[in-house]
Amino acid sequence: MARTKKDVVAEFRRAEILDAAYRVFAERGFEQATMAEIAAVAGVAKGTLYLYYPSKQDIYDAALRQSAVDVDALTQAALGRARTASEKIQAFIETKLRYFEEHRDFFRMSEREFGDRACGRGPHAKHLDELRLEQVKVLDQVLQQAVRRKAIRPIRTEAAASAIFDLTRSIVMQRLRGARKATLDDDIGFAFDLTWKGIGYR
Amino acid sequence: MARTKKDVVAEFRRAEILDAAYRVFAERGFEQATMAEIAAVAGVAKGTLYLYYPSKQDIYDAALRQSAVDVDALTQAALGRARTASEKIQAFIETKLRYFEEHRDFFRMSEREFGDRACGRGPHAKHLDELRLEQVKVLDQVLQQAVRRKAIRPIRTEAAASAIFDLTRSIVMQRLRGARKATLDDDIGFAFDLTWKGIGYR
Amino acid sequence: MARTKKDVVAEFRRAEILDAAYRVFAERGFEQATMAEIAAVAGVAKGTLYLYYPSKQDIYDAALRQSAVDVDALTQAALGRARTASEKIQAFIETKLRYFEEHRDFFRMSEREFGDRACGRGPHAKHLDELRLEQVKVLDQVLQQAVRRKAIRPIRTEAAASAIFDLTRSIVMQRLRGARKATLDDDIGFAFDLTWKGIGYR
Amino acid sequence: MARTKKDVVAEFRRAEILDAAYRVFAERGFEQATMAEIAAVAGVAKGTLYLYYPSKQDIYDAALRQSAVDVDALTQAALGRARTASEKIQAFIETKLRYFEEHRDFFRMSEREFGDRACGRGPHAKHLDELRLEQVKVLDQVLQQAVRRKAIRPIRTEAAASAIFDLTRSIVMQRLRGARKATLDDDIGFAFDLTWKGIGYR
DNA sequence: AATGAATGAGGCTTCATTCAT
DNA sequence: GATGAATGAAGCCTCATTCAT
Repeated sequence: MARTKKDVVAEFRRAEILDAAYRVFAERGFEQATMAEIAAVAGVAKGTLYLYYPSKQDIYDAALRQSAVDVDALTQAALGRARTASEKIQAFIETKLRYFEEHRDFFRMSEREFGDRACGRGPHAKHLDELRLEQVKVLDQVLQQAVRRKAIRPIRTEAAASAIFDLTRSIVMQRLRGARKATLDDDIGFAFDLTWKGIGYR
Repeated sequence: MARTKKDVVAEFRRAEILDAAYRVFAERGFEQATMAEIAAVAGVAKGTLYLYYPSKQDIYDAALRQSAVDVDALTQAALGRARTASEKIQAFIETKLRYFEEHRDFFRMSEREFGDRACGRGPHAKHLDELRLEQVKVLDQVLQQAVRRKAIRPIRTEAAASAIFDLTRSIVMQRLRGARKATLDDDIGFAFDLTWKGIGYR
Repeated sequence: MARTKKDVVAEFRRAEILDAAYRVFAERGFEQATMAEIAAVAGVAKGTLYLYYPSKQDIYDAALRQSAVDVDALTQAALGRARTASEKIQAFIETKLRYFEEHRDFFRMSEREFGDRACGRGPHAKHLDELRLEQVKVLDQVLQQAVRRKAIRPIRTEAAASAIFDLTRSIVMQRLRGARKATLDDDIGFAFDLTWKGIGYR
Repeated sequence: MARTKKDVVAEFRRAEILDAAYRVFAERGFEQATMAEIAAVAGVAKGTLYLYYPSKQDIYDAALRQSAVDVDALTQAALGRARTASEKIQAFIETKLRYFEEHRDFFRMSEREFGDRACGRGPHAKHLDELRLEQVKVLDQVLQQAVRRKAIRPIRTEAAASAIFDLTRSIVMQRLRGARKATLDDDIGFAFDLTWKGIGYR
């Protein structure tokens, strides 16, 4: 169809802009990022950005949400394929580590955002928070079931789910920092091992 | 001495300003915070801020560093008092949870900063990073010694130290969010238990 | 002829655009009106406007002039049909009141324009001014003749012509405002009566 | 008092800015006027404008209202001093003509505004409208009383009040245009004569 | 001929910093 | 030492106009 062609171009532009926005927001943060730079990176004029998104904030939100939804979907899928609790936890850790290894800009953006929102106040991106909650909740359910089946100790599952979530973030951040020399697989194994066994003997 | 009196007043002003800055930066983040608001909260005129600090960035850095140094000193002291590895780890967790319970503004500021710096690039506050490293290093040494003494399993101690550090952050953040209904002592116990034993049986 | 057909279509488009422009300019004023809105109201694409008029300013001028010419022609015709001075003055008032009753958008546009041009400086629409002068001049001639024929008092005719012109505007504006509950005929009668007899006894 | 000095300077600045704003708004109209130009004319930096007024719109409103209030006060005072109806009407016309002779910029601004608001829609300056109503109302009361006392014919007083108001505007505008060679006193006389006696004999 | 995506100049506003008092 | 009025650079966003399709 004639329509389709235009739509394709338009979608392409939207994606280009979003991609540029990722990079700039990840590099500079929301406030320091300028529409001028995003436009330059996207290879379009400033005004063009506004043909695709109504405001800087909206680009930011869209950029953030896009990957948040992606990673969430991947995680859910991976958990679905895993059978036992330990497999599921491993799948969770692995999925996120692999995803962020490929999408560093998104990780940087969301870390900033978590920081910015520092405990829930930030003005933007409720969705990020919701998606975090979503992920924690999924993990929580995995843990609850595992407790019922005596696969793991009877612990405060929601708190533990958060801990696993943040441990994963912690490892990604160290990898991004370059502080981690281990292979990705080693880090996955390490994170799971630590989670599952703790650090103490027995 | 005449000098001393002035110095005392000057120090007092610096502290007042820093205290105001904390609150404002924690509430708004670096970019959204304005010198006008800091001055208002501090009860001085805008120009006065520049008599004590050369720039907004410097106030920010000073505010950040002050507490980072405080919490570091407290942590080191607490670790010094503890004897066994498990006591030391517990002391680490407890010190930080208690400190941040009292200094929420500092926690917010540093979370933002970690996010902002997203993996080491930020322009500000190298010191925060150094202090983080310092804390992780101290923990690392505790763990290394514990491994040598067979108090804990032979694990990658530095990675584990980071994990403990971030687990602690994770819990503080949830407490700030109000998502945590447990008492502070319960959370300390939970964090240590999780760290020490992991979530698996045995 | 093949040509004629195209011309007809083209003329039709021009008229459609002008009509849309009226409404938008009257509603929003020159600066607040956007080419986008005019295009939308006209039911064409933005680019199309530029096929028929070289610029926003030109559309504005054309819109303004169109009706100005119309009203002028109507006025002249009406004055031509009237015989005595009092009939002519009445015809003048009546023609304009009736015309603007039907073409409120034009009245609004020209009021804005008179205001904008505030005393002759505005960058647009010299023509409006010329047409105003034209109308005042015609009235002036009516009054001059009437003075010569002793139909009216010997007064400064040009100033009186302006006064009659503006009294008419004044009444139209009040009608548009809805402040006037009188019928159109009453208002015509009132305006003429006031002009002719003044407010004093005798 | 120490305070007074600053206050005086501040008031002076406000007045300077308002004065510059008058000129620029009168010259260009609201939309075409730029803060940059107002600042330049006022001899201050752009940012300084915002120390005295919160926005462009507010400067505009303040400029408009200031003189509107002035002229209203003058008019009321003049009417108060006059005794008979004819004196009052003459006083009304004279006050406004004299005021606007001195404050051409205000007249231009308000003409634009009347135009812009074209029949009550404009987004700004309700006050101008209210002040117009106020003036018309005062005149209306003068006329009503005159009718009761048989000083003038029994006419629709409110409509006549509007007519006098607009006749005055009409003459001011012609004077500003330079189209009027008569002296101010002649114009005052002319306007009153026309109002009082109309143009017809007897 | 018609379209509408793309452009980029230009406007309002904010705010860190300076400096005369 | 303290003040806060003044500055002006810089950012977001709008919209008239162009031009490839």
